[in-house]
Amino acid sequence: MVKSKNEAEIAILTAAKSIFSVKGKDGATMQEIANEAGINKALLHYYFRNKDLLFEEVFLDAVKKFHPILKNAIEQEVDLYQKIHQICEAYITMAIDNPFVPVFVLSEVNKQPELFIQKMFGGDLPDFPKLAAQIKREVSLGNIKPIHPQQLILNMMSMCVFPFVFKPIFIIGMQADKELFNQLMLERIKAVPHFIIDSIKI
Amino acid sequence: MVKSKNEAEIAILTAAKSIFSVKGKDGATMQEIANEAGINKALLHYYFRNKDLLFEEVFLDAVKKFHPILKNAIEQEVDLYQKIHQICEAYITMAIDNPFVPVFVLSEVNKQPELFIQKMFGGDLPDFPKLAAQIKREVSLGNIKPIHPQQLILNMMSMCVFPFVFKPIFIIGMQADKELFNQLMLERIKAVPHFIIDSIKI
DNA sequence: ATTTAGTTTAACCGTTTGGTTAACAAAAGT
DNA sequence: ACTTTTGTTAACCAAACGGTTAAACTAAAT
Repeated sequence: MVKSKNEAEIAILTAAKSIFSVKGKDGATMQEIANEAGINKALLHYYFRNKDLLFEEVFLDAVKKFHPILKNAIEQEVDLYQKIHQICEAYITMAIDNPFVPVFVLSEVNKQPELFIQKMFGGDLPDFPKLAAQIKREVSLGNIKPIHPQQLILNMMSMCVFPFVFKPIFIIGMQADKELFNQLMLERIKAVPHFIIDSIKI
Repeated sequence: MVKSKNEAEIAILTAAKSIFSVKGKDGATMQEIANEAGINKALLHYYFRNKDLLFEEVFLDAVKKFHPILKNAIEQEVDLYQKIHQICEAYITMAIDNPFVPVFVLSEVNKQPELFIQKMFGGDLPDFPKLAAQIKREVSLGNIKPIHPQQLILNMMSMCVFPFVFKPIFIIGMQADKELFNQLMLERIKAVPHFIIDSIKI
């Protein structure tokens, strides 16, 4: 069964993405990925020299896509309310389109934080301190209620990302199904910013 | 070097907890745990027959402690605002005292959701639907702003738990340190309920 | 037609890993 | 005193795993 150019490589990346995302880097095996991709295990090593490189490829492929979007949303020079809308939309939309990324990132980042963040952002993290400064300014101008900027940022990030790692528990605990979950996530693109702004507006 | 009764067992559990929590079930090795515990690898299998059982023991030990507290906080028959305070306090306090549990649970639950939740709650999940009903009632009575109960619950859970899995990214991204992080978490016991109530109160 | 370069596979290899065995030491029970 | 139970270890084993090799197949280039 000869595949046309690149077909095997794509099959590998797809399989690896799907398996790494549920089993993690350590839980997945090369054999398993090869099976899922419908190719021989040696071909994995032909295209991607070893497990680490395959993992990095899959991971960076997933992460680098939305990194500029998030960075842009966080650093843009706009009104705070508008910025909250943009950040939430960026994060939630990203997570809807790549639901495995959050659980992926949060599982691995807790194993080797510095190394992982280095690979993920390459010293180019979104400028959270700048966002914190903007919030602080709005508070001192009396435009929003007093709140610690870092708490507000944590709240926002939490509400955007957490549901996607919490999904299995939520579905079982709420006796919901995937369709309802997806619908709720779509609603959250608007609902989360409104919830935040309702809380901080004077 | 003979240890007094139970000493080895405790050393094993402590070591396993610490290693499982950062490396996950698959990333950790029995040898590693034995070394950390300062005992022979065979002794692991003497006390805990195999890796799965050791993991389960460690995990249940961590989880079962606070399960009744959470369940109680969620199902208690009190005023909604009071209940929000209780739930947030229960979750955040638990996470402060056992910071490894959230990352632990969320990493593993996404691998085998049903099985894991079964082991975790044993068919005795907190009654989230009941909480949802209470929220719905308050909305229809006009006591709080209109909001989908499930969204409110997601928001609350997110803000309580997420910071603990997000910690490494937050510390690096915010140029913070562990002390600041811990202080922020203590503040959140009160800050999160206030943030929520500010958002939903009329 | 033959070479050449790229692709794919089966079989193999060395290590690591989870787990076992058998022997030994200490305590407890008689 | 001695037997049994419990705790502990070093050495070992089989399986799984990541990775390699060498050969076969394909298709385009010469």
